[in-house]
Amino acid sequence: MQSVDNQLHLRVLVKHFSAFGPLSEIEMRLLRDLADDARYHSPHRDLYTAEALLPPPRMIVAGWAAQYRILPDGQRQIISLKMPGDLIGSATQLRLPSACAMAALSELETVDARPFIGAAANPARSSFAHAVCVMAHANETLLCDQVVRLGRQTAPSRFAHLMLELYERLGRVGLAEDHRFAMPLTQDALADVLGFSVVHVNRTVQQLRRESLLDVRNGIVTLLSPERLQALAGWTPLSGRSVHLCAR
Amino acid sequence: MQSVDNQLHLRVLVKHFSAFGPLSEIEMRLLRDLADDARYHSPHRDLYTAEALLPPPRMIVAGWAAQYRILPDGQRQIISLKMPGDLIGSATQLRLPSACAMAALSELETVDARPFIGAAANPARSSFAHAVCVMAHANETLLCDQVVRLGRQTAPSRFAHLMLELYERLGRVGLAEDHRFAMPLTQDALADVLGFSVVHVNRTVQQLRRESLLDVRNGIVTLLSPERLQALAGWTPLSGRSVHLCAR
DNA sequence: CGACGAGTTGAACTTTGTCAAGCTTCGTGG
DNA sequence: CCACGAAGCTTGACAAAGTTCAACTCGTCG
Repeated sequence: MQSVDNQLHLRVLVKHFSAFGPLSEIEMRLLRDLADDARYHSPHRDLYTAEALLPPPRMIVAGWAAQYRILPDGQRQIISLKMPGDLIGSATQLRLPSACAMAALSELETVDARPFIGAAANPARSSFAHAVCVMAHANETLLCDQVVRLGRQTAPSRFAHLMLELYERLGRVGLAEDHRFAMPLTQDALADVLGFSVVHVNRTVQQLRRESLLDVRNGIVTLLSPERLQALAGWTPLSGRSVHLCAR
Repeated sequence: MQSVDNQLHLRVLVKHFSAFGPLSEIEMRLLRDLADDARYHSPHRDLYTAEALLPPPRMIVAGWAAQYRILPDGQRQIISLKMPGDLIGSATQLRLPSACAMAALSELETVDARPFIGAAANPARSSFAHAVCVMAHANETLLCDQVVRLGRQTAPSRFAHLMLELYERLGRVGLAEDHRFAMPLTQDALADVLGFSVVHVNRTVQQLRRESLLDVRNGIVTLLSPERLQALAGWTPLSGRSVHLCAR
């Protein structure tokens, strides 16, 4: 069973990285090695807290996590969702304070990403170096999107926008197709991502369902009318703001 | 007159960077050279747009700018405010797509930051290398704060939180003290930062004034009761989440 | 069976946005 | 020197969006 999982993990990693350029034999081997020592985290468990320093980098190979903050009154705001292919923890050599906590939202598996970050410093591993820069930039872009959603979009647009983002991100690692994907989030977690109350998340889902825009059921999201969703959300695909193939 | 300004600019730069470690003679000279070719941007003018690639890095030496996005319906959301000491544009060698536009909010002066970014790559310029990492990280932390404000804070807390952030950031470059600072923003711009309507910004300011928490008048913000403001905002000073002095 | 977590619903309430008008300040041109 | 207009700030009345509270459903797992 362990070995079956490894195959899955490796496929995610390879799919993710080959988007940045062809992988050399050495790079492939490095990915294979990474996939071999996955660590398991159970749902609701913190990978690190907001008080500590950022831990060394790890990469998610299965499951979802959330970067979040707890306010003094106990409310939670999820800053960003992390999924397979995403890096968590410190991406530099410096040990900086973390400012946010990171929790597993589902069953989660991660691998040590230090070898990968290290290899990226080596000019011969150009795909990796490129990937690290692009991933950091994509990360920042996603944060901007989150700010725009929270600051200026109404409930239905906001929800639609997030679903389109998730579909695109998951698609890039082969975890979404045919306008469907698995989303292991409770409405409670969605509320904390979107800045809503749980009740309002529920009502928003109902509304979108009623209008045949999308369906969320048993942890499966189906985009029923991608075009109308995109119009509603004011969506620009990340590929439009092309993250890949940047001349240096 | 130009030379007087240069002195001012230089003071900002030096104050900013000496927080990261002692500056060598060479580093001082580099800063002095930077301060010498400031470029001027008039208010409301875009430094770059959301469609283009990120331009090479520049550093603000006077005035404020905003990283923002325009939605299809014409609304604007300001993602982050930039002020003296802040870098804008691409911080890496890669030319990545920008995803957001950048506009001057006031009279603005910037200097070419490429020499600085270049020097940071040189291990002998350790203060600079350190500064680049720390600044990137501070930037990300500020984005998280913005997400939390927009997602989970009510109008008065949100406003208070932003004012405390601005006070702290400006203080670090010597542009705020005695709980006062100059804020060259219209209520319109504030609305776009905070995700409010202009009217609501106005009402919120009134309310905070009425409760003797803070005063905004003629572009000067006065924190009348920092303690109560901090309680209201659920504020944790950045220095608490210490950005400085990180062991590697 | 019972308990628990997650989803759903209605009703009352609060917060925030919209619209429309009036105000102040300041610079410009007659 | 004054009239004018533009930009920014302020206010009230109303409408819309979102929250809270409390109850109820449903399926799962012990």
